Formats: sequence, C-alpha cells, structure tokens
Amino acid sequence: MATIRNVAERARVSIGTVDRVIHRRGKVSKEAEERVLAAIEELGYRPNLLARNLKLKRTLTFAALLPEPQQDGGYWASPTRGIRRAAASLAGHQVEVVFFHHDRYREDSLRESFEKMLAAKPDGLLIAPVFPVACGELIREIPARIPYVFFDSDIPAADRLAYIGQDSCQSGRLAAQLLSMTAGANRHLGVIRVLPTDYHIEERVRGFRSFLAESDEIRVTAHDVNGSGEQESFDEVIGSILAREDRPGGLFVTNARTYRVARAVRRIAREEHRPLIIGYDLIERNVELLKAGFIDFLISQDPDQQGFEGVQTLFRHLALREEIRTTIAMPLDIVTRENVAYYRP
Amino acid sequence: MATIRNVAERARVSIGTVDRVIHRRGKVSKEAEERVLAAIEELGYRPNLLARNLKLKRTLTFAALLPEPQQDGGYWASPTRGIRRAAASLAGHQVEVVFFHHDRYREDSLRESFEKMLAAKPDGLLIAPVFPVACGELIREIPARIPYVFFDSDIPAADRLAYIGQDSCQSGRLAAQLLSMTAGANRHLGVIRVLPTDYHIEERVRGFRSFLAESDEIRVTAHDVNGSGEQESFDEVIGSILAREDRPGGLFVTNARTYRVARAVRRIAREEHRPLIIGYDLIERNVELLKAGFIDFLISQDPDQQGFEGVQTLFRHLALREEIRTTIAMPLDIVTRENVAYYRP
DNA sequence: CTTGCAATTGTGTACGTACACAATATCATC
DNA sequence: GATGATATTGTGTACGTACACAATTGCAAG
Repeated sequence: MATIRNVAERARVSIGTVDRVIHRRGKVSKEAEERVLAAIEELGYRPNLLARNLKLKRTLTFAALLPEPQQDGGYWASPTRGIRRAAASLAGHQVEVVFFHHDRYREDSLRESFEKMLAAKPDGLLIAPVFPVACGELIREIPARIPYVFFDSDIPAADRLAYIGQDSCQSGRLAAQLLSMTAGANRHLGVIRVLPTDYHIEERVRGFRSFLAESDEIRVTAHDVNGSGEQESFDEVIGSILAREDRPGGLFVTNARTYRVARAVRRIAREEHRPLIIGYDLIERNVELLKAGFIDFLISQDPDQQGFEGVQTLFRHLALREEIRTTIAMPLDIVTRENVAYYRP
Repeated sequence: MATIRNVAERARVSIGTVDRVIHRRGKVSKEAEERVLAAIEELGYRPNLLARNLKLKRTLTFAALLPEPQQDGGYWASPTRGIRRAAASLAGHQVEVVFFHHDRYREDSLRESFEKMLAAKPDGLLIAPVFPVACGELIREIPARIPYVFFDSDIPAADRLAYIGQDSCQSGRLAAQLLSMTAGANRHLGVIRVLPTDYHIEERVRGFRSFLAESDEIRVTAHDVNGSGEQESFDEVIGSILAREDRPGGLFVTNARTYRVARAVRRIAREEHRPLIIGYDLIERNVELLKAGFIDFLISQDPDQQGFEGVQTLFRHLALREEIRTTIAMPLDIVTRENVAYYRP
C-alpha cells in the first residue's frame, strides 16, 4: 500500500508538498502539483485512515434534530436507533452524536431545539424537517461551514449536503399496484387520508391516483379522518365506508396510523368480508396487526437505515472528504406477515 | 481516553512495563504487574486500535471464493460488486480483497480455486458454498487461525465465523402468500422446479407448500423443467400446464430462471389470461420482463449487500476485534415493476 | 552583485502503540 | 567488596499522517 512518502519520492518533492496538495492548502507550484497528482494516480495512493485519525486525534460531533422517539407511534425511535448504530460503528473514528428532540406537533419546540443545537457548535447536522416552512427559515441561521443532511423529508431548495429518504409519490403507486392486484373482482378502492395532512401524505395519494388513472376500470373514493382524535372517529368513518352498497375491496391508509383503521375494520367487518388494508411504517402496533392478519401490507422505507446513512454521509464528507450524492433514496420495502421478521422497525 | 502513558505514570513504571503486562510477555515483577493492572482498571484503559494497527502495519487480505460473475444470468456479479464496494470503503484501513472465481457447475473447478485461495495465505475467507458437500470437506483444510464467512448458502455444521444470506424456506412462504392473495378466484397454483435442483430450491418449495398447507382450499401442482436446456423445453412444459382443464392462477418459479418461464408464457398464453408469475433474483433478463409486465414479483435477497456485509464482518472481527453474530439474515425484498428502481441488482 | 521579500519547499515533532535493545537492579558467589 | 549472571525496567525508533516552522528558491529593485 502506497504511503505519502512513496508519492513524494515518485513526484520528486517532499512529503510536505504532497500533504499540501492533498489538503488543497495552496502554496504549491503548478508543476509540483501536477507531478504529485500524477504520482497519486499512478500509485493508487489512498491516505491511511489509521494514521490520519491518530494524528488528528479529532472528535467529530454531529447533532441530530428530530421528533421525540415515542411520537407517531414510536416511529422516530427507528432513525434514532440507526443514528446510534452509526455512531457506535464510527466510535473508533472519534465520532460522537448529540440528539436534539422536539415535539413533532409544536413549532416553537422545534425552534427551541434548533437554537440549542446550534449553540452546541457541532461539526455537522442531521435534520428531519417535519415543519418544512419553519425549517426553511431556520436553516438560514446555519453557518456556511457546517454541512447538514436532511432525512425523512426534504426541502429541495435548501443548500443541504444530501437528502436521504423516501419517494412518497412512488410509494403511492406501489400501494395502488398491490391493491389492484389483490382486490380481485372488486374494482373499487378506498383511500383513508389521515389529518392533519402533510407533504408525504399528499404525495402518496397523488402517486396512488396516478397509477390507477392508467388503468381504466378501477374507481377510487377518498375519505378523511382526524388522526389525533379518538378511536371512535375511525370507527365511524370505517363504519360508513363498509356500510356502502359498493364497499371497496381494499383500503390505502396514507400514514402510520394504519393500525387504527385496521382496528376499526376488525371491530366492524366480518373476517371473511374485510377489505384488504395497506399502510405505512413498521411501528409496533402496525406490526402486531400485520402479524395477526388484520393488515395485509406495510410499506417501509427503513427509517433506521435513513438515520444510519445520514451519519455515514456526514462522516464521509467531513472525515474522508468524499463526494456526496445529493439524494439517496431508500428502497420501498413491501412488508407482509411472512417477511416482517427480516425488517428492522 | 487514557493512553498507555497515563497508565504507566499512575503505576509509577515505564510504558515498556505496561506493554509487557498488557501482552503477558513476562519479565515483570509481581508488584509492578499488580500496580499496572490496578491502573488499567482505574483509568478504564483500552488500547487505541488505530495506533495498534498502525504500528503493526498489518494489511488484511481477504479472499473471496464464488462462481464466475456472469454465471446464473449474471447473478454472481452482484455479490462481486458488493465485495468490491466494501473493499473500496475499507481501503483506508489497509484491507484488500482477492477474488477466486470458479465454474458453478464443475466441482473440480471449485477444488482448484480453493487450493489457489489457501496458497495465497489470506487473513480471512468469504465463501459461497454452492457445492455443500465438497465445500464441507474442503473447509477442513483451512488453518484454524483463518476465520471464514459463508454467504448465499450455509453449512451450519461448519465452524464458520458467520453466515450471511437468505432464509430460503421463508421466502417460499412469502411467495405462497403473495400468489394466494393475488390469484383471485383461481384456487390452483403451480410450482416450476428448475433442475438441477439444489438446497435453495428444495427449501423454497418446502416453504411454499408449508404456507399453503395451512390454508385448506388451495391446490398445488409441481412441474420439473431442465434449467440448462433450450427454451423449447420450457415452452413445452408451460404449454402443457396452460392446456390443462384447471390451469393455475399463479406460477412460482424456484430460481433465477424465471425469465424463461415468463417468455414461454408470453409466447403461449393470451395476455388477459396469463397466470401470475413470481420468481427470484434481480438479474437483467428478469428485471426486463418485470418492467415489461410479464413477471409480477421477484424476490430478492440483496446479493450485493451479502458480499458487502461479508467483508465488513471479517473486518470487524479481525481489525476491530468485535463480537460477531453467527447468522445475518438479509431481508426478503419483494420487488415489483413499481419499486424495482430502488433495488440494486 | 547584494538585498529584500514573497513564493515555494523541506524538516521536525507528535499522535499511541509494539518491540528491540540498552540500562539498571538484585543477588549469589568468591 | 568485586564479579558475573539474571531478573527487571527504561528508552528509542518506527508505523503514516498533519501541521507548524525552518529553509531554500526565484526574482525584481537597488
């Protein structure tokens, strides 16, 4: 394995010059720089990370800003775990992560956590921008030298290092495909839109409709239900859907509250006549009902992995100075009773 | 973080003595040793692996033993890529991987590559044991100090460091679930067993049957076809299946040759009456037919990731001295036309 | 041909560890 | 007490890198 010294010898300069070229610290003549770059290329030189990190003895501190882990049915525990996992695997590289959680439904809580996060002077940020508008403002306060990565949701206009997450529209298409294949003779599907709506929910619905628009024969009806309300409100909406003459053969639930729809269906519909149910996210209550056979499909976007990749991305950028792709899409995992055991929540 | 020097100061000895205690190299008085051990304990000293490995200047060489990349429709290119990817990402840690490919259908070719591999004196092995019996014999030749990891297939009796791969039986169950959900009113499913059969194929069929055994009403018929034969032999078998009075509503193809079944079906069946087709592996020809709508589902086990994880596992064991889980199951990815873009082949 | 100054290049040290080798302590023997 | 042998302990160097600082070069002005 070539060392900086080998490069220096081949380029007929000292290791100091090679070092300056590698770190773009200037003060190098054009000829020397060219020879060094050529030598690096020819020898396939890669800096020895052991030696580099040993010398730097640097501790990189990343800050993660996301909702409280237990919110949204424990959904946010997943990226939290992924971030922890990444931090542990990079511990040998002196990487540390500090968490700043906030209330997912209170904007002032986000602002407060955001300020605290900046006050901690981290080397990189990992942000789940659940309030797109507020976040869009706040990120202007981030000093230019601090790179930040979005996960879960995106703000494309922002000067982010990367976005890691889902393709909501495509996941809606996928749901439509699965339901139209499994609904059998029944050519009517229902969409349960859980309020308050957000970007993901709208995109999912859009994708769902766009897929079905291509097939002529399937009809879609949409139904709104208040997500933060009591179970009764779900029972009511589901009850009215199931009471229709043309009851749908499948229901598409647009977010993680799928378990509430499934519970309502379980209570109201006779087992052999229940509609298929497809929803989102491997939160505990959804998985339970999937295993029990009351939910048929869950679409997951490996939120654990999103957190993991986020930390890795910051690390690769800051410690390894790698080029970073700006969008990293997670697979659209289709999870059923039979493969649920192989997916991380 | 405490260093060996801190320990030496606290124990009132030189770092040389501490070093001798740590490595149990003797030549240390009882009193000194006691003081050193106490100091290590009190300071919570852990050797810095960066510095250790830097000093030892150890280059880890891993050897990968697997079939030629282009075999099985290019299937083996995937783990090859994953292994390369891991090697690249660990290049800074002085990790190198050497490939030893063999002919997937010739046992003597395996033996030959195996000997070459051992002759290269690698620090760790990554093996796809496609000939379980022959492999079971050959691994006895591996010196005890060289750890090895299996991927793709397993030999549980072997003293492997880890197995990374698929749960074939469960994937069969998953296929059965998907087909029974999508086959609609038709309560008859077909299994296409591609010869020569192997462990995976048998397990997949077993899982498929075990799922359907739990439901009373679905009937299964199995059909054998020679995988290495001409397309005509496929056409013939499929033709006879489709000519039956009770033609199946779905076909389960037990390995990567799914594209051949799909082609036969395309040629013979009228589009609106074709059975659903579910098969395995994101090889090029399968993906093409999935996108074109002639295959409905492909089950994938991220073979790229299997290779990647294999290298990472060896690295973590040898360089970081981590504890290793002995079985690492890949997710059973369900791939359709609508989410295929998000999966690596 | 100096001198002064900027541009460029080279050198030394430290990071924490492993190990060879030098240095010192201990102790029996004469 | 001197000698030598052995047990114990301390020191120096190297691993490959980053960076501060020293040294050298080039070049225009005097």
